[in-house]
Amino acid sequence: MISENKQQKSTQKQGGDNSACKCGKWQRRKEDRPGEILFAALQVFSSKGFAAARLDEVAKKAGVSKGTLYLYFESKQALFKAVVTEFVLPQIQQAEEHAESYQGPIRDLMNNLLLHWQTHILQTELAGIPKMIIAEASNFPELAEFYVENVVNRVLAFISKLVKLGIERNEFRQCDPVNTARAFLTPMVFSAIWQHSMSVFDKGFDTKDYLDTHIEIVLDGLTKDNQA
Amino acid sequence: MISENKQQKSTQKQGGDNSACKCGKWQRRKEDRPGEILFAALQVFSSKGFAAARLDEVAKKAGVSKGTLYLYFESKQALFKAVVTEFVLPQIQQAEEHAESYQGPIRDLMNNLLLHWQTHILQTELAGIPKMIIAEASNFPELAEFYVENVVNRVLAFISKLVKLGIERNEFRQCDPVNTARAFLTPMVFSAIWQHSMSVFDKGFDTKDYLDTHIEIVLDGLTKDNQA
DNA sequence: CATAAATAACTGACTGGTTAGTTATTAAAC
DNA sequence: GTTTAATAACTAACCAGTCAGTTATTTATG
Repeated sequence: MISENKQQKSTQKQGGDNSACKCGKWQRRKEDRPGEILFAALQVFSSKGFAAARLDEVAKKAGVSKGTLYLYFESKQALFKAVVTEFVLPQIQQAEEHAESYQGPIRDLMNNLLLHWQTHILQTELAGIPKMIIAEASNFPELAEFYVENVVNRVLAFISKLVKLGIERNEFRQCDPVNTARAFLTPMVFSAIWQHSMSVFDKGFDTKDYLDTHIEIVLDGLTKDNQA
Repeated sequence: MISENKQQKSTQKQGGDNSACKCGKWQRRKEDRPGEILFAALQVFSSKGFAAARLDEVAKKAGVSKGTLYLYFESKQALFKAVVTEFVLPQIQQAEEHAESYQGPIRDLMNNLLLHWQTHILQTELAGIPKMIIAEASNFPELAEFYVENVVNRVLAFISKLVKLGIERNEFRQCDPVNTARAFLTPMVFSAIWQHSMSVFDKGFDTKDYLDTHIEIVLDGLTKDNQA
C-alpha cells in the first residue's frame, strides 16, 4: 500500500494537477508535500504574480487543502521565497559548474549558455520567475533584495568573469565587463518576461529568431576580426 | 476664484499631491479633474501595479474622494486604460514626427531617440508603464492586447522602417529589420522596467552606462566599416 | 497477532480585515 | 431654486490565515 503511493507520485509533475490522481483525500505523504506545493506555487505565481495568486488555487493544484499549505510554509510570502530558492539557485549552480569544466573559446561557452537557456529554461515554468520578481519588487522589497543578492549579483559576477577572460585571451575587444555582461543577459531575461506576459498577443514574437539576432549582434560585436 | 485654482494647478505635477492645497473640499473643477486623476493614477499604478494600487490612494493624491473617480472613469480598469492612452500614445506620435522631419544618418537618428528616452522618459513616471503592463498582462489580457496593438506594434513598425532605410542607404549591413528593431528596443524597455523595480537594490546598475554600452554594441555592430 | 490508545497529517468552514464600487447627502454655481 | 460636482458612509465580495474536527499511521499493550 505505502509503496504504491510513492510510485504513483513520480508522474505528478507531468500532469501538473495532483487533484486528478485517484488516491483518497486523506493520504499522508509528509515527504512529498513540500515539493508538490512548491511546484504548484511556481505555476500559479509565475502566471498570476504574487498578489493575484490564490492560495486556494495553489492548494488545488498541489492536491491538498489550503490548511495543509500552512503546515509546510509559514505564510504566502515564505512560500514565494521558497519557490525562488528552490528552483532558481540550482540552475545557476549548474551553469557555473559547466563553465568551470569548460575548455574552449569563451564565445562558444556563452553561446552554449544561451542555447541552454533557450531549450531548457524558457520552455519551463522557471521562465516565469523573473516576471514575478519584477512585478512584485516594489510591493515586496524584502524579496527583491533577496533576489538581487542571491541571483542577480551572482549571475552578473559569473558572466562578467567570462567576458573578462575573453578579453584577456584576446578573443574579445576591450569593453567594460559588467555592462557587457548586462548587455548579454538582458535579452535572455527579456525573452522570459515577454514570453510570460505579452507573447500571447504579440504574435510576431519568435523567441528563437529574437535570441539568434541578439547573439549575432552581441557576440559578433565583441569578437575581434569578425569580418568574413 | 476659479482662475486662482487653475493657476495653482500648474504646479501640481511637481508636488504630486493635490491634497496639500488649501482650497476647500467642495471646489468644483470639472475641467481639471480628469487630468489630475490620471496623473495621480499613473503614479500609483506605476509604482504598485494594477492589483496593488488602491483607489483611495489615487483619490488622495488627486485631492478628491474615491467617489469622484467614478464620476470621470467607469471602473478601475477603465482608469488604467486611460492612463496608457493619455500618456504613452502622444510620446510615440512625437517620435514619429521627429523622424519624419529628420535629415541625416539613420544611426544618428536612432541615437537621438535613445538619448531622448534616457533624458525625457526614463526620469518620469512614464517609465513605470511597461512594468505595469507586463506585470498585469496575464490578469488583464484585454489590456495587454490593447497595448500590443496600439503601442508595441506601432513602435516596432516605426523602428523596423528606420532599420530598413538604413540598409537601403547602405549605412547598415544586411539584417532582419524587425528582429533588429527588437534588439534595439529591448534595452530601452528593460532599463525602464529595471529602474521601476530592481534598481533600488541593484546598486551597480547605472542606466547611462548600461544604455551607452548597448548603443555601442548594437549600432557599431550594425554600422558598416566601423573599424577605427 | 490483534486491538486500542496516541500521534500527527490533513481538511474545510470560518473570521477579520480589506477594498472596488454604490448611493444618499451636501454644498457650490448660476 | 434648480442643477450638478463632490463627498463620505455604506455594501458586497473576496481572501489570507486560523482552528476545531477528521482520518491515517504509529506505537503500546495483552
